[in-house]
Amino acid sequence: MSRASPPRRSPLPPQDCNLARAFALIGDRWTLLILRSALYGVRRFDDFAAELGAPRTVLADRLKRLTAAGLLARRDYREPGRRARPEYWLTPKSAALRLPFVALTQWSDAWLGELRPPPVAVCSRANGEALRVALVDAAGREVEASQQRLTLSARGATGAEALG
Amino acid sequence: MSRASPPRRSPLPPQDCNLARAFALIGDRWTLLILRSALYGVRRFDDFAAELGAPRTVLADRLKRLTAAGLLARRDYREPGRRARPEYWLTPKSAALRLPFVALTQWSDAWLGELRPPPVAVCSRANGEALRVALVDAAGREVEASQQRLTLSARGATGAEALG
DNA sequence: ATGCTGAATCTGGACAACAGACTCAGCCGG
DNA sequence: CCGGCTGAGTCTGTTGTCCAGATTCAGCAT
Repeated sequence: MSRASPPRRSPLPPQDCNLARAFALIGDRWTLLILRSALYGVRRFDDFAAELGAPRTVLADRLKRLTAAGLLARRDYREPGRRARPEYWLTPKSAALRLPFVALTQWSDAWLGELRPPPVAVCSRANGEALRVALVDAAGREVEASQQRLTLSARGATGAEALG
Repeated sequence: MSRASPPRRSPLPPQDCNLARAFALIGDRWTLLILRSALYGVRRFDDFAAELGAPRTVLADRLKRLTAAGLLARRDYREPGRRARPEYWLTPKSAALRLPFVALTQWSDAWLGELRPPPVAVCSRANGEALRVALVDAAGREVEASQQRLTLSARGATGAEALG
């Protein structure tokens, strides 16, 4: 119990970590880019291919995986006078990735954007002001970083000052 | 101006997208896992290796890249009676990744966690309640999804109902 | 000297990415 | 009925990256 040196391991090993599981599922360059485009409304094989420049083999593979994982739903469409072809739609599961993606977008605008104004922003419909990602309590009020604390639920540990 | 078929491309092509740039920088399985561990306080080569099981070649390469990109800072430490060795510390740039990572953690707890309670949570220091990631206005009040809108700054376009 | 330890690099084989051409299904016009 | 068109893939050979295990290397210790 002596607070000797700081912990040299994560409080939560990667095997038990849902975040690490998420990385295994979507933490791949093309998969991330596909999801980005899908969240922006792209749905067709050739549109993904044209927009991303991904090799068609890789694209086919990733769409298959994402569909199997429940992150994309295959659904036929039909242009008039054409045969039916598949589209890949967002599912509730992948639609819920919007918030993490917006958070990372704001990070990249701030740290990779070379001080240019962000090309896209999420704004309030009411008054048009730009919104930002933050941690809020149950009532929807922002809680500042200094008032946050990391808590482990199982295995008794508590209050590591980690993830920050 | 006819609202014919929905747009078949992203409003922001990947080449101009900071998010896509972020994927190129950190959108790799090991890089993401390294950053996860780093945010949890891991700092040494062998600790990363032991925790992640990553091949040492890959680990050396990723630490080099992350250092070059300003996401990790190399700094020597010295255990008593040992020679100096490098540690890899978070920088302000990578510390700012905390929020996107928390957002993705909450997504993965919700959608990959098989209904078990989340193993870690960010809580309020004041009353211990769990916090969640949300979009807030300048005053720190949550703005609900229905009141959000996506805005493109350049090239005149506006209000695509995208990223959701 | 010799060993130890943490931080890497080296090596050969397995695996995945890539570009480009090809296949395939179905709807069309003649 | 035939050949062409289109979108969505698959096939192919090459090139690159990953990986595990062994090896190197620096400096402190006995």
